[in-house]
Amino acid sequence: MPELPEVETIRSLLAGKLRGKTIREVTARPGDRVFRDTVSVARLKRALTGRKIEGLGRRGKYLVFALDSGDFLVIHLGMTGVLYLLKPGEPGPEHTHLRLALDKNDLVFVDPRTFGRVMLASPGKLDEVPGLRDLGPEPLDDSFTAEVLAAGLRGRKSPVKSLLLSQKPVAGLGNIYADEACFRAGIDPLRHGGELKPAEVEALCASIREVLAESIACKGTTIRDYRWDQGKSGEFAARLQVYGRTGERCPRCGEKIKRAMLGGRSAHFCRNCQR
DNA sequence: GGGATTTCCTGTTGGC
DNA sequence: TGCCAACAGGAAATCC
Repeated sequence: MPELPEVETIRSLLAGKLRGKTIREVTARPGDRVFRDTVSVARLKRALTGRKIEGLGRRGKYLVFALDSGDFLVIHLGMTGVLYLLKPGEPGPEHTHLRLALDKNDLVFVDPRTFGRVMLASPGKLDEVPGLRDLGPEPLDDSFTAEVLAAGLRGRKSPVKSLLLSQKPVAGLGNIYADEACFRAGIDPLRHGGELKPAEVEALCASIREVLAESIACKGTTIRDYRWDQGKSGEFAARLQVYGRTGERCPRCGEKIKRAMLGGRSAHFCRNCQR
């Protein structure tokens, strides 16, 4: 499931291959769920056909394609979305929702569960795209500090992990890295966000940055669906300390890892190390 | 407005 | 072996 490290891995892999390429043809099915009501296929084709890709950026878990028209193509991979390049004419796999024929190959967006989405933003209006609008700070930017995180948690009664998943105090964390960051910071994910002490917020801020940077260096985490270059797996799965390790021993104290349900999601943590 | 819950979706897994 | 229910989860919608 692509979170910030997986999206960043895909971005850095594709950026060099896409920069300067022209979109010759757009193939998509009108009414496809990945477009929701945000953009019609007709408008997407008008906006993309003949345009040059000037760069591929990322905001949180969103991939942002900058076009020479000033427009932006925005893709969220959801849970099972993948982007990759095919040879021209090579058939796309099942669940291909968007295909961009470029100069020498085709970029395809494949997503079986259709939790992903494809959007379009006009010049200067990237911040108005649903999802990007209320997105918190980038965790790996210098501007993301303990003070900034504290401001996002202040007064909040939701569990700290739920707040992290909301993308508002900070962008880019999903279930895996929210669990891992809480573990590294020694914070019980069920505690109210607003009750964390300054030293705890500082530890959480540092843990978020650390776990994301480490995972990017490992090309992300592959549990099941996520793959990066030509089907390669992300190597961070071997370094997970609590996520998906219910009943196993805590690597720090030996206590059994617990699992709790939090708003319909599973949270993994050590009762002894996380308070 | 905040917080909790539900919904969307399909491939995989576990139980019977 | 085969069927079916449960489960996985990001983000938006809905309810209280």
